[in-house]
Amino acid sequence: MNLPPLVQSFVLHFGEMGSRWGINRTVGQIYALLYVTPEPLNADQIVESLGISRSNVSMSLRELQAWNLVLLKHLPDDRRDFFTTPDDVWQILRTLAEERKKREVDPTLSVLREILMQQPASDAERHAQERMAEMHGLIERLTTWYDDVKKLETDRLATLLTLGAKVTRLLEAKDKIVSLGRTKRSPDKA
Amino acid sequence: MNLPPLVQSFVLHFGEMGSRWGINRTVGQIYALLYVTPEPLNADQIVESLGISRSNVSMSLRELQAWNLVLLKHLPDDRRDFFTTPDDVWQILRTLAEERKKREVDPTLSVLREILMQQPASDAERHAQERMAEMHGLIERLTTWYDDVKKLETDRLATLLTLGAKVTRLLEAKDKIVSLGRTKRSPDKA
DNA sequence: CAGTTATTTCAGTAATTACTGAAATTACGA
DNA sequence: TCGTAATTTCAGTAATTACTGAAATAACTG
Repeated sequence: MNLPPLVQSFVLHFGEMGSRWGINRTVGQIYALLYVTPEPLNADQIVESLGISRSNVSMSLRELQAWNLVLLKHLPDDRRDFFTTPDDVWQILRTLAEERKKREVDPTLSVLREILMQQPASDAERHAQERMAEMHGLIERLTTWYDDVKKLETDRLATLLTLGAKVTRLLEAKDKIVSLGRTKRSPDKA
Repeated sequence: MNLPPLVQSFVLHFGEMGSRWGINRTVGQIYALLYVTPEPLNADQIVESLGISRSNVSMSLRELQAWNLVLLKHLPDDRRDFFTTPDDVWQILRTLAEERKKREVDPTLSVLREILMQQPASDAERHAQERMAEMHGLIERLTTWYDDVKKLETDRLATLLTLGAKVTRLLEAKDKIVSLGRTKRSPDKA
């Protein structure tokens, strides 16, 4: 690996994080490299920078494309493929969320639904279904929320985050006041 | 594996999902089994149900305990360990979020901060630092929001989710009205 | 304390996943 | 059309991760 030290630390860290998810080390490293590099890179430049085989780069780029995490660019009079990541980190976050949902949440929801359709044949199955219904309910609530939020553009989403916290605090304050009237002992300050 | 068919589907699915994360198949299966079973189970019951070795169960349970995803129970006059999951799915979600943050987000934040402290030695490094600063900013915003939200109790959190969506819609409506006054061509309905 | 049961550890092996180099395919350009 | 550069595929191998059985340890009981 042949990179400016500061970039190298970042790339190595992403490699580690990658293997902590399903993503493998190389994929993580390539992504990190593309993320911090100003211009798009071609496959051979990646080979060079990370010291891995050409075929590995090819497969890893394909993986990143499957995740929609990478942009394919073409320079004039050059038929090689060049790759970058989107500039907007919020957009990256959205893509990541969307892809993870597609791969992890949606299949789970559909398995749950399928099981919940079936007739329980014992107490054990009846109880299991109840538990799965709870899980299903939770996931549905979360995805409904997510579907609402995901359409927001970058600056709007940022606003919502700050706002979300404020709403929370407001709810707490309201609740405190209400409980003052309800409880026997009045609570201490703060 | 010797389980009611309906439970088995669930357990197998969680096994698959497990290996899609860092979590391995067995850990996922054990968790799923504990989740849908009404009473706590001991290690031998898990061995029996999933058809895996005693030692594998021991190691996997240790892993689940490290994730705080499992509760250790003791029955009177029985010195074996029994395991369950918490009843409240929202609590489970919170634990999961907390642990993933601890393992994935916090280390990344600290790597980023460390790199951002350093003096860039080239244009490449300078640009890389800018990109890392963007990522750092995003993560900080998200964790601030998360820190606010995570303290909420179950019902409060549920409320916030529904509310969050409403706030979003409100923002959109406001924006539409404002833009009506600003733009040259008035936008179509809906 | 010796005996019994429960649990953990760990070296060895099995299974899976990652990576490579060589060959095949694709996409041009002359 | 042939030749060349870019990319992909894939069989084989390396590296990693998961799992087992046997042995060790821990925790109790009489």
